[in-house]
Amino acid sequence: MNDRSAQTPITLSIAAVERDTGLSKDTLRVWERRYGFPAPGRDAFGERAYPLDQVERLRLLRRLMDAGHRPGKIIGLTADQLQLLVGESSGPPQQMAEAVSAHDDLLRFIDLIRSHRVEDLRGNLSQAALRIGLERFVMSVCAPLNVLVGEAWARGQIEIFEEHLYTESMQVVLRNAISTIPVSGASPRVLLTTFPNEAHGLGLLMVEALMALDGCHCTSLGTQTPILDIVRAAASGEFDVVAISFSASQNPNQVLDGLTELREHLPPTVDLWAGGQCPVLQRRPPAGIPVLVSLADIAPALRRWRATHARRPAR
Amino acid sequence: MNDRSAQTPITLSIAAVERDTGLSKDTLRVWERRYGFPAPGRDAFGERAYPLDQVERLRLLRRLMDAGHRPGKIIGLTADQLQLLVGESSGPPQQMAEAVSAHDDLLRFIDLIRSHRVEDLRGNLSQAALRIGLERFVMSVCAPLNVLVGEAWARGQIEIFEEHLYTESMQVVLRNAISTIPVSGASPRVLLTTFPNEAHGLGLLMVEALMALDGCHCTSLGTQTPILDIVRAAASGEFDVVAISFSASQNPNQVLDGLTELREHLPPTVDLWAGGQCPVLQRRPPAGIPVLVSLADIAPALRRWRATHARRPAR
DNA sequence: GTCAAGTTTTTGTCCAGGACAAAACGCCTC
DNA sequence: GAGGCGTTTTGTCCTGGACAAAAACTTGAC
Repeated sequence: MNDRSAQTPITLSIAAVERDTGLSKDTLRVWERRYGFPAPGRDAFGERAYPLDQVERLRLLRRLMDAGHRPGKIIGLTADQLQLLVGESSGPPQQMAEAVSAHDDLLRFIDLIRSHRVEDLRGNLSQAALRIGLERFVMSVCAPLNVLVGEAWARGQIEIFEEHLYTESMQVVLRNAISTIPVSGASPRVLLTTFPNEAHGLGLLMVEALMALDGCHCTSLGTQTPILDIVRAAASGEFDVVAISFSASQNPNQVLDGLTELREHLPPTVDLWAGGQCPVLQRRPPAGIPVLVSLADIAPALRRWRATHARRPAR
Repeated sequence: MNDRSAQTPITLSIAAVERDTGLSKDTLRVWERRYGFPAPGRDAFGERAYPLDQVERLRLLRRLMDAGHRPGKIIGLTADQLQLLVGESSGPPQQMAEAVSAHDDLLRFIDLIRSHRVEDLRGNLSQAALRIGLERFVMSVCAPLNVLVGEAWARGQIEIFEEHLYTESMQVVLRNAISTIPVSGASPRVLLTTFPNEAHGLGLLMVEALMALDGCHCTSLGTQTPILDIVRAAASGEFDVVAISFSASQNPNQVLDGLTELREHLPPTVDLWAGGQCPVLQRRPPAGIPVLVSLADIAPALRRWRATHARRPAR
């Protein structure tokens, strides 16, 4: 668009499209072969050159697939039909109920995001957390707000970078709040992290907040820890539970393979918990690995763990 | 695969190896063809199955390549020879000089990391930042400590998950410190983020700290923002400079292609600055994009920007 | 109608092996 | 040393085939 001397139709290489859509090169090529979309041109070297509008469409398709749609069904639809689907495929009903009840308050935050008033956003979020308490804040502000923001993006009401602004702000607020929780030596001692492909750190922080409030000794490795490194961390013997967080955009196979691999390599005395909105965890939960579908599952899981391990306390 | 009763030599699929080493499937296959290493076995379906020790070796090779070695030269070496190389290939000399001068203080932190005393580590780091001031803390504690920790890992003195522990702690400390800097409406207004493959958020925070201290209006999108989204953020007209941070482990081609792509799509009035330890940025710096090799380059770059834009202030 | 079991379609990932541009290296001359 | 030029190294892309696992659909028993 800003081509000063024209001649640049602005296309992306297959590597760039993989980077921006999260669809693997293999998938991009096989879709082209099977469905006829995407239909990239070729550059001077015979390599695929994807126009921007196709990349945009691929991102939308990706988002719909995360919401449960299948590529073969939606890849041929018109842009209008896709937009319709976006409206239907909302988050899980129980979360939406919560969201709707507090809808008005939450919309205030959405407005702040859209007007890029980051400082005000942070201030108001922090204030809300102080007013209603961290636990309620996480459950009935943070979680439904995440859903709302995601939907607002899919509807074209906010830009993705505004979603980043929101995520970043919320992370700052949560980190600050967590650091005020007194550190307890209580059990279980929980190791928190995500798999290497998972960049979404917000879920992790929400879990850390709830667990720390419930008296756990939480240690976070941040996002994207290679599985072998999680194993090594657990091998130090300093943890009772390894908790991994997954977002909806995670590749189902990699989630299951990774969890199986991790379970195999972990010491049997260490629990492995999986959590998050990732659909595959609910559809076919892996054997031997408790799945915490919702934030509300955390407290019961902790109670259960403590009941089981009561007779032989950690220290 | 998950038969618990032995029979499991413990191997990883090619996708898992890509995940844990950062080497692409294409690269793994072509190395096997050319150099005979890695030499994975095959599973029941004829697919590659990598033994753990080969994966471990691949990770070390990867680290050495980040330090400037070439695969063909090191792939045939013995484990001992590789360890020798690790000792030699230290960080850039100027940073090492700093590190050595304050070596004794820094070693205290290393000890804390190795003994997993995360709370103490955070406390001591925060204290140090308060005592010597945030700017000096970033320049002469944080930066050299990063180097030391990286080397300690390469020498086998600390585990990678301990490096994660350190990174996470330092990020918490920096975030806290940054949030105490009063927000200024001054210019330039800087947008900070990293490219999608870059998970390393610590460099970003260090830059944010220094820039905020220097009176910039900083907005961070966090790590891993797709390039098209960076473009959209910049298109809002609210930023004068887009600053992207790169770690040494970034793929050189993707760095340069991404920067070129971003520069093409950004409005000409918006500056694009690249920074970080990424070797390719120093070896062949991209045209038209200032490269801030070291943290010390930030202040001069800001001075230069302000001199150029003095006549027409932002507001 | 509901559930279980079996069949078909869909879908993502893997494979082989060829090709090639760009980077890095090494050699030569000044 | 600095710079120009051929050679080697190296990562990425390509095609097109194959196949297992998941999902959707069908059938039949109760």
